[in-house]
Formats: sequence, structure tokens, C-alpha cells
Amino acid sequence: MNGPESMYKASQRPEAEAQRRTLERLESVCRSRGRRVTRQRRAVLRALLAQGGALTAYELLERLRVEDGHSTPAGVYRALEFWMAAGAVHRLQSTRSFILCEHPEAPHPGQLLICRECGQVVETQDKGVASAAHRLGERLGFVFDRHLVELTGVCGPCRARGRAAEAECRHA
Amino acid sequence: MNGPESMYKASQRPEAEAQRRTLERLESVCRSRGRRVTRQRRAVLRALLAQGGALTAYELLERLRVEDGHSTPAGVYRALEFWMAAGAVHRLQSTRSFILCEHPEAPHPGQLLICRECGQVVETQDKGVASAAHRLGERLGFVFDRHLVELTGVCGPCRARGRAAEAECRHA
DNA sequence: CCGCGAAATGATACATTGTATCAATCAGGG
DNA sequence: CCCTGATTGATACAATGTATCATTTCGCGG
Ligand SMILES: [Zn+2]
Ligand SMILES: [Zn+2]
Ligand SMILES: [Zn+2]
Ligand SMILES: [Zn+2]
Repeated sequence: MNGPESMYKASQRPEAEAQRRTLERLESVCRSRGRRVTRQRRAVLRALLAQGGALTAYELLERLRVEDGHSTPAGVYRALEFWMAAGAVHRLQSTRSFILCEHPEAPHPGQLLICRECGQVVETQDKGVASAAHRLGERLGFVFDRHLVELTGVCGPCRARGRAAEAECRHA
Repeated sequence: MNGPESMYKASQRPEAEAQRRTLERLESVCRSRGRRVTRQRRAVLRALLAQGGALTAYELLERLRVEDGHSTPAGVYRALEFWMAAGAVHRLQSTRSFILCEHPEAPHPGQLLICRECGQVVETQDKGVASAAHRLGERLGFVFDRHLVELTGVCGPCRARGRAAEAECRHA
């Protein structure tokens, strides 16, 4: 287990490998439904991957236009809709943005933890939240299928920054 | 306990009474902060009350314009922001609409159960969901304060309608 | 009552986000 | 090659939300 293969930082190469496999799986699923993974669609996925977080449709558009000057809003939204249908991308309602799914192996409920300060997003599949929501729905006659729950708050680093700023104020 | 007072349907008058008291409380809170409850703001609240559910800003605008022809988007959004700050109105991110708070007595976390078929919204304060979210946040360093959780699904009546339509199809 | 300053509104323009439409192209199967 | 459905291009538009700044209103102290 050494040689050139060991020169990647632990956090990068295996992820790239997993992503390649994920993409292959997505492509085969698409083709089996008579749908195609095209250059435009790949470009959207790559842009989200490069960002490593959420982007709005128009931020995506800017990035795509660097390579392909005649990308349009409609095209971006079409690609996003395509990937959302394939389960590879999620839409964040609270920030009007889009992000790669972190578990695109299968359809899934789950939660999106969003920091309102820095925009960081963490995707989880917490049984506690899912089952609490399910039970609440049962009591009130609602069924929650296929939808992610967005939880907006403040992440640890941002809270730390906030406390530091406060301390600063008390000193001054 | 009879006479004219008893002629209201049980579901209407007491609610109106509760709302009047709620409005009074809100007004006193506002005034104590040097803020005012004006005609325009009252009109927004009344429109939401009359609707008995969620309305988008522009749906609200249409209704306001029936009475006051020169209402503007900016005015509507300002009034909505005012009431959200006062805790009397919630914004639904997933439908871009606004709804009266059902428990405006105090600031509160809670859940908004939204039917994607009929748009019905039910506001709850479920300890199970709230504490599950809190625990999940603790594990990942997030703190969720003051924000409502939106749960989108299908309500009982709509599921029943759906099943009826399916049966219809099998017959035909 | 007057007049001051903060709060609120009016008016207008603009920014952002998301869709509809329809012709032109592309990819793959017979 | 030709047919068909999927995709794209191009354009216009709809829906949602803000910025700006002059003007008006309101509460309050003098
Ligand atoms: Zn996911
Ligand atoms: Zn953060
Ligand atoms: Zn509420
Ligand atoms: Zn329903």
C-alpha cells in the first residue's frame, strides 16, 4: 500500500474515486431510463463539486460561463432539475441554492444542517429526527416522504468567532 | 351564559376574542419599543387572518389593493418583516409565503407541517422533533435557535383523495 | 400648541430567482 | 438513412424581493 498511490492527501483521492463510481452509477441509472449525462450536465456537477458547498443557480451560471459563454439560466435550471430527479443534488429552500448530495447511493430522507453565518451545510441521516418527524406526522395525519428537513442555525466555528468578537467589545 | 352572546359558533367568537387580546399584547410590546401598529400593518394581519392560511407577498398585495389602491410590494414586505420581528407571522421558505403564528404568546421553536397538495399548514410545538434536532445539533456543533422547522408532506384528506383517484383509474 | 427627531410611508426603480415557448440539434434504433 | 424522443439554444417573461430617497406621520418634550 505505498508507491505513487499513497501520495494523495487522505481526504482527497478516495473521495474522487468514490465520486467517479457514483457518477458511473448515476449514468447507468439515467441511461436505463433513456436519459443522458451530457456535457452541460456534467459541467454543473463539476462546478458544485469544485465549490464543495452550496451555490445558487446564478452563481453556477457565472462559473459555467467561464468555460461555455452561452450558458443560460434555463439551461442551468434544467441541469439542476435533472440531477435532483436523479438524487444527486439537493435544493436548499432557505438559501435558494443547490448542493451535491453526500449520500447519493440511494433515495433517502435526511437533514441539512445549515449555518446562517458562513453558509456551511452538513447532510445527515439522523434516525432520531426522522422518526420524531414521522411520529409527529402520524399524530396529525401527515406523511413525510422523500423530503429533506432543513435545520438552520449557527455552526461551532461561527459561534466561537461570535464569542471572540463579544470579548473584544468588552475589552474596548 | 345565554342571550345574544351565545349565538356565535363555538369556533369563531372565542378565537376572535383571543386574537383581539393577542393584538393588544403585540401593540403594547411594539409601543414599548417605540414601534407603531399602523393601518397598513393591521391590514396585512387582517388579510392573513381572513385567509386562514398562508399567502405569498404578492397575493397579500392584491388583497390589500382592493382597499388601498396604492399598496406596493415594498410596503407589504415591510409590514411582513415588522410582524415577523414581533413574532406574529412566520415565513414559509418552501412555499415563499407567510402565515400567522398560531402561538404568538411567546417566542418559540416549533414545526410547520405543510401539505404539498393543498397548501394547508399546521403549526406545532413538538418536543420530540425539537429535542431530536437539538441533540443532532449538539453532536455536530450546531445550535438551532429561534428557527422553525418546515416539514413538507401530504395531509390526511389529500392522501384520501389520492387513493380515491387511484381506485377510479383501476375501475376505468 | 409647536416643533423636533424617530418611525413609517410613497414612489420608483432595480435586483434576484425561476419558467415558458418553440425552433433547432443530437443520439440511437430499425 | 430516417424516425423518434431527448436535449439544447435563444429569447422573452413571470415571480419574488430590495434599495433609495424624498415626504409624511407620530409621540413627545418644551
Ligand atoms: Zn442527500
Ligand atoms: Zn458557520
Ligand atoms: Zn409560531
Ligand atoms: Zn392536503
